[in-house]
Amino acid sequence: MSSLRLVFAGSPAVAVPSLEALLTSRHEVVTVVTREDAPVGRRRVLTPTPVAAHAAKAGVPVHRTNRLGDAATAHLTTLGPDLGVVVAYGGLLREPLLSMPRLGWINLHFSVLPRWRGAAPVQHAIIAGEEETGVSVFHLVPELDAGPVYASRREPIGRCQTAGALLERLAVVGAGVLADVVDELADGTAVARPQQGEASYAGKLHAADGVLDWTASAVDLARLIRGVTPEPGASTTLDGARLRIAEAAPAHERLPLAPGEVELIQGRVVVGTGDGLLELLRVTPAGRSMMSASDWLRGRSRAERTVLGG
RNA sequence: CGCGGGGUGGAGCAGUUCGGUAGCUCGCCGGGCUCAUAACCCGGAGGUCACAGGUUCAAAUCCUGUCCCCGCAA
Repeated sequence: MSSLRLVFAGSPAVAVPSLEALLTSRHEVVTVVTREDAPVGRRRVLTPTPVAAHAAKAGVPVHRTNRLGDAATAHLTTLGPDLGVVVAYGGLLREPLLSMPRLGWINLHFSVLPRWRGAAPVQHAIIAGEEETGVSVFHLVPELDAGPVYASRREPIGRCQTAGALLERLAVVGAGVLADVVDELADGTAVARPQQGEASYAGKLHAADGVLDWTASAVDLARLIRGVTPEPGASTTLDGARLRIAEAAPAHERLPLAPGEVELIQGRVVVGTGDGLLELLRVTPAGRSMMSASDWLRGRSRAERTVLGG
């Protein structure tokens, strides 16, 4: 039952449950590394990362940097950590920092490796239509998300679950798995196995990835919308303005609608696609708050038929 | 002070340019029609027009300030 001195590196909200799990463990988090305060929102208020805020509240020293280079390495070395833990820090770790702690670094990744290595594993798993994904805790090596795995856990993907909701769940599940691995490393019982199977990659998603192509199938569109929600968000255009689609689902009805053409049937708002109909549930018109699709359509002039995209 | 849109009965909107009795599509309540209906017909309740001040005989509308919401960007 030995206790380890830990360095924790992380930035966004998904890393907070992991930090919290380590703070309440038998180990000591000697410092938290996070990205520098950044201007956020419309008013560009300089804001600490969620991890920084949580660490400060817990009274743990915080080291803010956007580059884990020589300066950061020198600082961390003086702390003499046994193990480094990374959860969504937002930057790459390189040598010599990688092998500075006695036990090296471990990382919590939100997929079952080697599936979906990279920045947006949860989003890509949903977009690909997979029915389950999970979390992995692995030993960091120079190659991206390629190190041997200590532990992983599978988690089903709900039929209507968005990337945001799934990530929130995986953050909690992963924190537990992560804490267990840290205990095992402390006890010397941890075993890491090389990744097996074909690797796939999940690159960071941009706003353009969420622009809907109404000639795609309704099933694929629904998956894409879930996968890019809430970030970067799904959108289409209408009368030159952007319309964000927050929630939608394939509809079973058959109706000869052109791709992007909107129709109201029995109180439900449906759009034609390349294959099947997509029912819109919640939308956010530019300049307006999120609203139900039927509210949105009700407020529109009924003179012209509504066609999305193009 | 990054750019832009918005705040009007319970919901979504029009009306603001050019001040002059509160409008539309729904919802809600009551009644009617129908084998039946998220269909149709009749009636009804419900609004400090975000807030504060100013101009005016008169302000949702014009002027000034404040608060809040959202899209883009970061």
